[in-house]
Amino acid sequence: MPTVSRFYVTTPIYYVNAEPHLGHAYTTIVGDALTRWHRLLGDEVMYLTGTDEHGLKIQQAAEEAGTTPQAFADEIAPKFAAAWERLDIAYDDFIRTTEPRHYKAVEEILQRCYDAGDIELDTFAGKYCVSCEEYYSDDELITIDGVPDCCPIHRRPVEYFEEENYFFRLSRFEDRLLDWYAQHPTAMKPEHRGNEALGLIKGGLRDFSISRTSLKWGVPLPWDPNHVTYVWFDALTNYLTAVGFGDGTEGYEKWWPVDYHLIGKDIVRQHCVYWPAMLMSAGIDPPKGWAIGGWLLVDNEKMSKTSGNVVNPLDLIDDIGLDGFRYYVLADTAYGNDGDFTYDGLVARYNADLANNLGNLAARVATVVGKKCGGVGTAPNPDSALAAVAATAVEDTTRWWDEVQPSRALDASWQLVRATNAHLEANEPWKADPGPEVDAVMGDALEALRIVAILASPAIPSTAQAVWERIGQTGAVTDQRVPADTAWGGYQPGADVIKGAPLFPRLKA
RNA sequence: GGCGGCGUAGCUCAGUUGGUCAGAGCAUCCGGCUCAUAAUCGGAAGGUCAUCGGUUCAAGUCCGAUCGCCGCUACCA
Repeated sequence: MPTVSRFYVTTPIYYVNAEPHLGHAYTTIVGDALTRWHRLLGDEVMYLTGTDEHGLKIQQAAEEAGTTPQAFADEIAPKFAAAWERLDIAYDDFIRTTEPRHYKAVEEILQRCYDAGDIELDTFAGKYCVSCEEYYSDDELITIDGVPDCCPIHRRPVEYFEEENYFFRLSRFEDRLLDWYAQHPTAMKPEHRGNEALGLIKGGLRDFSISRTSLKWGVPLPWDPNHVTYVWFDALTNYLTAVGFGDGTEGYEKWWPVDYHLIGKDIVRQHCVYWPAMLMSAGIDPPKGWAIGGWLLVDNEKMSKTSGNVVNPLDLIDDIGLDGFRYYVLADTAYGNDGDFTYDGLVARYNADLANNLGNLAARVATVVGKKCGGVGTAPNPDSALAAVAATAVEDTTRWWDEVQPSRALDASWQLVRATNAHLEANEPWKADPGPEVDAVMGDALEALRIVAILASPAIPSTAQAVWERIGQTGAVTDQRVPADTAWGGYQPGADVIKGAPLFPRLKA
């Protein structure tokens, strides 16, 4: 048993051809909450996000903008970092694929795979649109006025090209991948997403090309600088770069293998098939896990520029508050399935769980403590009926975070909120005269709020801290540990309990 | 076409290896309470568990068919 357990989580790195939107925010918030939870568990945490800045599209976008690819990327990348600051994302590193450290790591893994004999020169043949500077597969091409094989964008015939490319021999890894997954059946979560990935492998694997001579904006192959690698060996490798791979030491082994790659369902093939095969070739352990999410739809449609429904998460914060937004995204979507983002849903969830249940509970407790306990926090009853509810809440919350199911984890935590409201109704302390019985009931409520503050802090960090302070606890809620500090009876009485303004003002529908 | 998945109360969904599994939250209705952000608490109503047919002493839970919906089908980050 290691004395310190480590927990390393990544988001995909986001392509800088677009500004941050709700989809990026969704994955990043899930990762943030998950890693905050593990910090509560006492784990040493590494949470990585960043930007993917190479490739043809960036090269082209820069040309259109009359600038260099680097300058173009330099413009966009900070917008992601700034968005994550606004969303209170506690990332530990922000990697950009244009950084020198990343070039070293990409060169290192390429060289290892090349030395292993899994990268070979071959001929790539395909139909190529000169205007797009891209290859198309047959089913992407369209027929126009009887002329077959036309580019769907430029509506003109494509040309047949052959190009010398280096290929990664993915086809050699089918059995090894299946064996590995057979030995690690819970690596991909949720399970049904994992099954889909296994289906991809069983369907047969083809080699894929990893370099282009036409492309300039990327990392040159160490043994053949006329070729530039793209996408796979570039983007995926960031997960190694950030923990020190390629820096000449073996320091990356402190963090590797990564605990979870958080990914969207659209990039399962790359992350769950290509990536572990590349790592195997390079003599590196595959990831311990993948947490595969669905898409966050907007009004039940996929967000896209053309449908004009792109949601900027930062716009919502002004309306609903940072924690309200974070909570909605986490609580209202089953991770792994598509979620549906609607303003009505946001308001409904916010009012029900945050304003009515938690926020109102904090307010009523503060008021009664003010009237019946002199405004000073009292000790809970060690044998309170709420103690068992709290223990169950802690246990279930822990289990669901372990399954990377934030919505269920929060629901489990909220069981304690609901039970505490009911506990007050059952005892009606506002009707009783001040005394030991009222003190105990209010102590129970304060203690429940204390535990809830800890359990909810991964989702609503700033409000959790506010609750913590209002009920008279000192220090930071983030310094608490689960389960030691979520055991019943940890509330420190004797401090002033403050009502304050509503934590979550109720919203009009 | 191929492979895979889904279809459980108005809504969002839970339901391990078949035997209190017919549930939760929200919404609705009724009642209580008034400490609280017109919040809260209790109760009720509501589902032939897509359809049909099998296996079984027993099936949302297994098998087959049908209808409907969806994902993947590969060098795009």
